[in-house]
Amino acid sequence: MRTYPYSVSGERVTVHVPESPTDLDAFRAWVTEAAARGALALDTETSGLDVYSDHFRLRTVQFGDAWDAWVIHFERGGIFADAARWVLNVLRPRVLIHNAPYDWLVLDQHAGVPLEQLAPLTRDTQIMAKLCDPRQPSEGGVGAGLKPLSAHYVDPDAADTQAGLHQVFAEIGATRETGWARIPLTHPLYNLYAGLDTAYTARLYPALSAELSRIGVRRLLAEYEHELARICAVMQRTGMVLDTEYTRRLDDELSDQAARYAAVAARYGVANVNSTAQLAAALAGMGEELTERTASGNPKVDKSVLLRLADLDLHTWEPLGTRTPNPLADAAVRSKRAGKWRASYVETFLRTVDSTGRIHPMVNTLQARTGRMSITRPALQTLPSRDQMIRRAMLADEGHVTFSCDFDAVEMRVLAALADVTRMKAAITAGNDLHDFTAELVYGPGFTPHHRTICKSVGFGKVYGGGVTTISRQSGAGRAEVAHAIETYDRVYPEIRRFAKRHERIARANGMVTVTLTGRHLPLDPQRAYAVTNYQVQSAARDVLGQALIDMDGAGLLPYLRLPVHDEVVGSAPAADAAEIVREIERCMTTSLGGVPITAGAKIGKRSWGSLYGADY
DNA sequence: GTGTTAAGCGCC
DNA sequence: AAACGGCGCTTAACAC
Repeated sequence: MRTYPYSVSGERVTVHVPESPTDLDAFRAWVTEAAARGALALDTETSGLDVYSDHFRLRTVQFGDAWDAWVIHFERGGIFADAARWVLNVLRPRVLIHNAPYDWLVLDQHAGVPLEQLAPLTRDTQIMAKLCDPRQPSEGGVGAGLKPLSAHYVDPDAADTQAGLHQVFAEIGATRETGWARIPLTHPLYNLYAGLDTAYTARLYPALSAELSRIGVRRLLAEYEHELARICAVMQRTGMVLDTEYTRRLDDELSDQAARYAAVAARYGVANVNSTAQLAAALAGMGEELTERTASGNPKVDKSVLLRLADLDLHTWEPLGTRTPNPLADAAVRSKRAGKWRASYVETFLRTVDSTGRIHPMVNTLQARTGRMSITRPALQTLPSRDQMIRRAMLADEGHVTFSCDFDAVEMRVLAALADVTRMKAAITAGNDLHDFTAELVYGPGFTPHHRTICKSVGFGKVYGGGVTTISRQSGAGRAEVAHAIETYDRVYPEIRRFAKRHERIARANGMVTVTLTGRHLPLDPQRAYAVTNYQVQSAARDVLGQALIDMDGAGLLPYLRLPVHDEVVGSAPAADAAEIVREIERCMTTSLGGVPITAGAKIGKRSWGSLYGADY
């Protein structure tokens, strides 16, 4: 047995590393006793983050409490792997995990410990921490990592085990990328740090529990978040089928396209279309006037500027016929788009696909400061939606079709409910088109489609906190017209402004924290207190989707779900049963909030996700 | 090589 | 009086 002593909060913590059958007996004896006393902290060390790749290895599984940590060398297999499995499959203690979905999936895939079995035993200290403060470090939050949280809640001198290991990686000639796989299993610091993480997690748990009670976050909210984490981890495990052949072809096509247009740009002296400085200089040399500036004062040459110079419509890219197209701007914007789509989407698909042809995107259930989820590796929430070509790469399972079910204008409905907007609620309940209804209130029965567009933009402006400038830019209407629309809008729906004012005042009295319907505590930036309406609405809409996901799981629909996308779910269903499954999903997404009906509508496509956006397969 | 910032662009 | 909310990812450019 190797043992490594360390000091946490002035107390001795011992990291034990069993090396023999006798050592493992001691480990089992300790686990049995410790599990009888309370929950055990659990952690894993792995070769990387690509849980579903063929070269992924589960290296160690660690168990600990506040004073002792045990590092089990799972990678050695045999009695070592058996010991770890015994704890989780036979003893089944309550466990504390920091960022549990990752360890659930690792143990599910590589240790034969089903996620469905481990999840109900788990308390996730990262979920608890994010409920205490959902902000990222860049926004003034503590940070969701074990190190910053330990330093904040447990011991100011908490070891930065990640940074410590990065240093070790450098010493053995490895990088941050390769170190996790290459570091020898017996490296003393590797074992010390691996063990310490469980000791910190074990100490974080009571501290976070106390903090949640102190600030008054409901227990129910934490339980709901753990359920959602499990549901989304199951979706991640299932993953989506990638049309690999199509994706490879697309990769080549986009690559050609990017190169072809880059060659055109090169003729105008732009060696690199992604260099804004080069583009700006060349365009200026052609006599174009670049009047817009970036935040740092440089000439702005983004997509909207380039499309205007190329005489193309901002959305459709159709020729406008308003000026002589600038050939450099045209080539640059086309080359950049092809390059961006290839690098951000197509290449990530090919890089992350597993050997069975599936993609397992990571779902971060509490990523945004409003509670919204994010999806990474790849970022499947952000695929181009105007063109089907990227989504065409993602398929439903063999014999299945892709479906999507999205809420109808959920943010406006949530706003109507939260702010109790009488006329808006009545219109929604009556089944009227909300923007038509608003346009009639604002402009009278003779309102035009243009008026409707303005009212729609003003509605978005209310949700996002936008002013005259942004609403005018977004709707294409003149400033005066927009200003008048906002004024009238506020008169016909006075409750929205009242809601904003009231919540701003309460937040100020409450340390700049606004509390949502579900009891989420959202810190506001003092200089952006107006964002309170958006936070309330966005967060409540997220929880409407979260509750729907829980209801879908309860109805046995989870096997058909693939992705949550803010106000929609995407899934895969056997072609013959799709209509029925989608009906059930619509039912789970149909609810009401504060007397406002929340409805959802589904679309059933062909096999590819792109078929819902016009693709023919 | 690794890390950071600015700029840009994709989505809801 | 005015205030565009929330993300992830890539490249360029630069610092160390």
